[in-house]
Amino acid sequence: MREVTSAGSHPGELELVAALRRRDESAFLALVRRFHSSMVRVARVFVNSDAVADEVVQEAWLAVLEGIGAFEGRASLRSWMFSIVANRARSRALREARSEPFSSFEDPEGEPTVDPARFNPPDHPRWPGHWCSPPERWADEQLLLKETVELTKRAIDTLPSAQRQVIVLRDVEGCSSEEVCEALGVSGGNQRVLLHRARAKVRAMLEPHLRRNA
DNA sequence: CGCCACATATCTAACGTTAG
DNA sequence: CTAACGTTAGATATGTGGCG
Repeated sequence: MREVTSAGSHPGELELVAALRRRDESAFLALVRRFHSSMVRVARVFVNSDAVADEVVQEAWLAVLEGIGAFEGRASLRSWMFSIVANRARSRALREARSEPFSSFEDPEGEPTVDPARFNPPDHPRWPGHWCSPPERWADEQLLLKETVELTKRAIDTLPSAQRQVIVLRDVEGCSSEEVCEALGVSGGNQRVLLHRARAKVRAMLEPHLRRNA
């Protein structure tokens, strides 16, 4: 952990924290609306079902309300909230692993909560894997994109968990490296290595598909 | 069971590139 | 130039399967 010079730099963050501290319901609801789905995806990195991820995030929101008084602003509010989610999801995952060791290694329906075509491709210049506006393209190109993204998702699922966590947080959630280090408790260097390995493996797994459709 | 060889994962320490 | 980032190489740790 290091000094965060830009703590509270997001415009209005101090006001937001103050509002949360005086239990301003509308401020809290706005916060939930803005971050809930993102936090579920972060939680989903650790636990193996959407339902559990949802529970974890519900708990995390309560923890945010309880802990907001103790929030020191060392990191951004977003980072702080994400680390709460990550910590809770991690301990929940450990608990789940103890009680049902082999449970949902694969999820039967496998239907993503969000259409994967809504993400940018991994080589997007600014926000690889992040949200994109629905592209208006020809149908076959759209289909190819959809297949590619689906393949990417499956490739990510096969990665070792540390690599999977890093690549999801960085490339899907668009978290900064600092946020990822904090959430996962890894060093910056290691985080970069994990990210690089994860990307390399995904690339390798995708290569035949991309070559076929080149 | 212990021991060994092998594969894979993880980590640190470099180096190269690039934006500010 | 410097700081941040991606990449690579090499060392170490951990997991796995065969063998006596």
